[in-house]
Amino acid sequence: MPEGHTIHRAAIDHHKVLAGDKLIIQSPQGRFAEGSQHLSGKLCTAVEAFGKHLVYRFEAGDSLHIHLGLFGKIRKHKLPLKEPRGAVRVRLISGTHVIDINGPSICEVLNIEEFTKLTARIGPDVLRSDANPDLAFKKIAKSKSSIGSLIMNQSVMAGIGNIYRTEILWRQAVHPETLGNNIDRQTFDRIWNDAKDLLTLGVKHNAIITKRGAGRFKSKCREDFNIFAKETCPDCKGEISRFEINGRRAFVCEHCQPSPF
DNA sequence: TTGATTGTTACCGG
DNA sequence: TCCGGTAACAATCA
Repeated sequence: MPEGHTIHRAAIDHHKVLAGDKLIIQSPQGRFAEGSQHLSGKLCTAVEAFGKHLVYRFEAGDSLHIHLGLFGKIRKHKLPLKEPRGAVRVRLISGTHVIDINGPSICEVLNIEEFTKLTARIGPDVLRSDANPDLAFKKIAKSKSSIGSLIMNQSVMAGIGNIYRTEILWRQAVHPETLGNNIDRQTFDRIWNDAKDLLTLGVKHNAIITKRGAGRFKSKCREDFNIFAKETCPDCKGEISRFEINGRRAFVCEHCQPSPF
């Protein structure tokens, strides 16, 4: 089941039930969880996301830092406790709820200095109200690498993954191999705003929804894409080209997203 | 058993 | 410094 980064964001809402409570922390298969025991029983003061990084903040400045990577999953249920499913690395238990975190690529305790360092290396997050898109545009405008590479570079702007990259650039008729220094402010703004809209929708439905008009229909929010992993373009019916950007698969409609070269 | 995957980082070379 | 390529790691499913 495709989940991607969106679940991190959905997780923020789900996890709000934990903030303001003292959490019991267990690690059923805890090879990642060294140190998390020392947070057990402490007050969780806030749950926040920075791009795809999820942070539970605790009293006294420490926090639990989670990144789900490609394979991680989060499940929430109400008490009573159920058997862990699969590779549950960390289990967070509040007075009312249980959250299981399966297979994260990062699961570590950060002190306040490390937390500051983490947030400093993450670019502006399209879903955060405190994000400053100017910072992203400045980096893009002086970069010689491609826009396809740049918008998925989490230190340039945070939140976009491989599916959203393909889909947003198609929606905005931008060829992924266009160089950053050839992207004007207006084009950047369209990309930023589309990312914001799509990720907001994704969080709402806990699914990656990128087709125009989708998501307005409450019941029908199965994931479906325009050109990602597709053979033909839904607009011009032309063939979709496949290639790679930074080792990740990429898709483009050469007709609707004219080549910059 | 093998391969593929919605992510990231470290390291190396140009 | 910047940028691309490669390997490594994570878990699950077909």
